[in-house]
Amino acid sequence: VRWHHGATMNQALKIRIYAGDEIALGPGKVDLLEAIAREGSISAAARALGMSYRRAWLLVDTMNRCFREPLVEAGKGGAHGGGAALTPSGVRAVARYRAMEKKAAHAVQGDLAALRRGLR
Amino acid sequence: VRWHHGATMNQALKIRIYAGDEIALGPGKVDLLEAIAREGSISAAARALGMSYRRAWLLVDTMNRCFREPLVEAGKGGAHGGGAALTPSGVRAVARYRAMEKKAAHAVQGDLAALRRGLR
DNA sequence: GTTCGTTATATTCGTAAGAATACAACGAAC
DNA sequence: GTTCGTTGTATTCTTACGAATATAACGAAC
Repeated sequence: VRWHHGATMNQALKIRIYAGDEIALGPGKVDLLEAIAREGSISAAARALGMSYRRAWLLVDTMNRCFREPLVEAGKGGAHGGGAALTPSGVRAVARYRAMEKKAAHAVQGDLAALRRGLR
Repeated sequence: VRWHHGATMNQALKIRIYAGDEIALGPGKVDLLEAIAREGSISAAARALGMSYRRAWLLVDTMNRCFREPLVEAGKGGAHGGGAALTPSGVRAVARYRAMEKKAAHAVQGDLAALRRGLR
């Protein structure tokens, strides 16, 4: 795996929401959602995360197909391109996901530290 | 990814312990540890999990190198081959890991259900 | 001392994931 | 109406991962 930069890696706890055999939501997708909200477009988000536009678009596509209501709304054309933004569902999904991460990390911290203490 | 059988898949929560850039412990490795304890050898465990011996051996090697005390002790030769078993450290590691999974799953169940409710 | 299943290791092959690239269509700004 | 940065899509190329295969050394059982 090519680690472009310090994206979501080495995270002890990874949460994934499966829809059949596809991953509807995961660490990379949530990072991407936040980047889209911050940058205002899929391509700018992809650049910011050091990933190819194609990959970013594929991730967005998967999310939008897996959820009943799309998480990202994208428009063609526009001032400097159409851009994209999170829908209310998208905002809620990100918030819930980050909350889960916090709770899980807290629930696990004791054992995790104990296990890590055994590392060389 | 080739899903031989129903190993640890579709688990919403995956916990990994990193040692540098290597994964010292993760869902697959813990499954393997349990299989070794149950089956009495690396190769029997590999067969039981539907994975190649090479892969199983590599996983064991990584674990043993990452931890201060090895998790698996293997002997050459023997009645029908030397076989392998978990060390006390190995047994403890499995127990801690499974405990973490339980606690994390519990901490997260509410938000997880809410997120899943949004799936198509 | 022969057999058997194991550990340990190297080599080859297939495949899937992603990067890179290219390109048409779109639409606001100017 | 030209320009610009998008969205959306297809195509090619690389590369890393694991499966499959082969083989030597080992040691208990018989």
